[in-house]
Amino acid sequence: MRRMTARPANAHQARLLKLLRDGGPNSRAQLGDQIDLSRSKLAVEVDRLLETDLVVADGLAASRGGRRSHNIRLNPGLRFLGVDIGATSVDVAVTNAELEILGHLNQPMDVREGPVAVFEQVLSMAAKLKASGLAEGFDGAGIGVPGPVRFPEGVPVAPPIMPGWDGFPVREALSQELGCPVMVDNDVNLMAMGEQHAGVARSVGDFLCVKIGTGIGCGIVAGGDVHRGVTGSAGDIGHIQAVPDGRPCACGNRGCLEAHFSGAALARDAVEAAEQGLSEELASRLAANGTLTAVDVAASAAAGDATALDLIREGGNRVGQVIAGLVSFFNPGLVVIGGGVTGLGHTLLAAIRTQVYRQSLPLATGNLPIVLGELGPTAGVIGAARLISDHLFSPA
Amino acid sequence: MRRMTARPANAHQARLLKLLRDGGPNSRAQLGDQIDLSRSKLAVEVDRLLETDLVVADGLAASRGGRRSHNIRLNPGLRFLGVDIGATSVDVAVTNAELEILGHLNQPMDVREGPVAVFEQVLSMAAKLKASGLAEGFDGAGIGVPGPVRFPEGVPVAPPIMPGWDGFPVREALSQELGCPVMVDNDVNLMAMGEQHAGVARSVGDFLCVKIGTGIGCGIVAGGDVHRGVTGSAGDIGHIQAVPDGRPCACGNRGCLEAHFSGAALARDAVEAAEQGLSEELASRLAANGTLTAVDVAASAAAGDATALDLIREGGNRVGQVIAGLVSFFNPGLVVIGGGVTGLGHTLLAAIRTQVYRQSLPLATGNLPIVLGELGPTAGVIGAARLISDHLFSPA
DNA sequence: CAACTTTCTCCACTCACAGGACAAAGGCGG
DNA sequence: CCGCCTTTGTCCTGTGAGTGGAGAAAGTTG
Repeated sequence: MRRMTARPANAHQARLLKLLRDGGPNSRAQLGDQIDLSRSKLAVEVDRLLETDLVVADGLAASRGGRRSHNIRLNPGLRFLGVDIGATSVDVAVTNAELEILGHLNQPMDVREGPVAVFEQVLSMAAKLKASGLAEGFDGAGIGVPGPVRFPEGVPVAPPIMPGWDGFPVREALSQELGCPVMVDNDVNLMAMGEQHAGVARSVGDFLCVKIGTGIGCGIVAGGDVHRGVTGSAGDIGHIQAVPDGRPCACGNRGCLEAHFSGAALARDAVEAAEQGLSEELASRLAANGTLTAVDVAASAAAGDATALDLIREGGNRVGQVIAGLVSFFNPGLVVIGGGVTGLGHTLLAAIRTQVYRQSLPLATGNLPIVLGELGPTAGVIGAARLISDHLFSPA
Repeated sequence: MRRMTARPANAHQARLLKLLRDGGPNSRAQLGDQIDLSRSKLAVEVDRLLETDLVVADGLAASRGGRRSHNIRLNPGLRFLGVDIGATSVDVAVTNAELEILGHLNQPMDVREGPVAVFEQVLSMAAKLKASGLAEGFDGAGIGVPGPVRFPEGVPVAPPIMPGWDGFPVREALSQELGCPVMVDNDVNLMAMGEQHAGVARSVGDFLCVKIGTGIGCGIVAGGDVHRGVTGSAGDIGHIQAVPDGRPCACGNRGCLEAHFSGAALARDAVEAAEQGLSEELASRLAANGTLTAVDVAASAAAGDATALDLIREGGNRVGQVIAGLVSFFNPGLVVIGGGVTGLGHTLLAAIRTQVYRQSLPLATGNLPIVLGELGPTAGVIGAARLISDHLFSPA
């Protein structure tokens, strides 16, 4: 199936496409207010965009006291695929060109089964979304993986929790299968881009986005752009030492943040606490399910269980200590907390805030909001769609 | 005295000025090789620059097998002033437009005496350099201060070690006195810019520059640009917690990196060790001078004193632990160690490397050089000159 | 001295863009 | 319903940026 493949011919057209994507203006006059071009030049570029299949004009807007304006909008038929591969589950969503989610699927999955099995699942989920009439094909796809990525090539490198993925040509393989351009990034970076595009980080140029799920990572946005580092491993804060001579970590060191607090560590600690008889609430849940997860801890805490609350607080303190260091170093304008453990809610947030506000210098924390992500499980797929749309809406 | 005040009229001219400044090309043909412009357009812009007082043509170069080229160069009469205010001393240097140091003065000083007294000293040093015939006046000045700066306005904010400087209009005051444009920045950022321009960090886009002097700070360069953070306090790593429940720090917390290792902390620990009879070498130096500094520790270590070596190693381990965390977070392509303690040399460097290479993940450290700064005490003033020249060589 | 290089200059042509005139299309008061 | 105002969009011309080629200037080499 033939999809649209046009790209903006110059920076003006790219700018216009992004203005249209990010809401707001939808007529030539309104576009003119937001871009530094004369009306005549603007008209030329809009006309050229209308000749492509990226932009369409449909009908007239209501009058605002004068001649009615033409509605200019991105082609409503454009479809982006956003894929967010986690350690234990995968999200796939279809968006339109404005990055609004038209359909969203989540399925459990084990990333350790390797790229071939995972892609089979992703493609079947994408096919299901297509079959439900949401898309006839995709104009682009963004995909996030839970590990470092060599960004220009779209290839995971040395991913600790993804055996079998090292060097796998994700971008090329998926591009072949889907028949459209694909961009690959770290899942945490995509979460940051999602919150930047449509969440709490709108209009913030420098912020950190800490994702606490099975592991811990941190998206870094500096001057509006994601900082990926020289080998794509920037933001990999899970193995910063949080406790000297602390718990052994899978990476071989001791006391890593991830070994002391993360979805996995929290579940482990909860089981220990239950087995030691510290909490009836946790013990009964353990007996019922045979295992415990972060969700159980959150539910127990919500039910007032002191042990669960302690676990969350202690974990929050650990993360907070590390974040305090990062805040001193990076001096962000906002810290977003997201990922699977956001269910732990304000108990966790309070512990983190306490540590950061106590340990970092007033100049860095004075005006620093620390908030939960707004988009929850959709942040990743929105960020993925944003990634590919940024790519396609840039001059070729 | 009237000085040159022309500025490039467009981005092409700015680009040409920076090419000329950073060495390499010195004829129209060579400039054409490095800039994406047609020969004719290039000639136009060069001619316009020659009409200003920024660029001059003097004589012909030797032939390379054809017509001889005209020598095009920045006006050799341009003079920049670079000022690096430390906690206990101040550096002032004069450079030409290529940022080569023509004259350099260093004097002891106490930043706590406040901006008025310090500026008096800086101005007299500048006058001394002028009097020695190095400059008739200055076309611009860059100045570094040991604390956070609100960069656009050139005003220090909430500087912990600089009482009396908070909100002092450094940029405006100095601009008045010198009669030329002035830019102000944190001293560590200038050191980073110095090493980037003329030191070990040439051609590295993402690196960290850790300055260990009286205090500890870190210059952050991301994508070739200095990252200053939203309030100008980025890189303020001296108050990251390095030791849980460690030594009390002037900031009110405990265990701050700066409280455990810095020029000041090292001197304090050396005195303690000497008084406890742990080292004859240090004790005799203490008896001789009545006090000890980092220089004494360095000399003792060089003489093979085990206690001095231990102090350096332990300090290096502390710094190394913190840097390891920053490396995981930021994933730089290079780490530069500079500042007053570089005299501690390879003992310090070895301790830092050990910690970083052990604690950070292989992907981040695999190809990561950790080196001493190349420029020593001139890094700051070169960075300062670079700062103002970047400013003046940009379109107004 | 002829042939070839390299450097620089000049000129004609194209295209980007601004800005004003003007047309189109509506609202509103009389 | 009519004139007058506002808003939106189109057309046209002038200006300046920029390219590319022709060729002049100034060398080297055989």
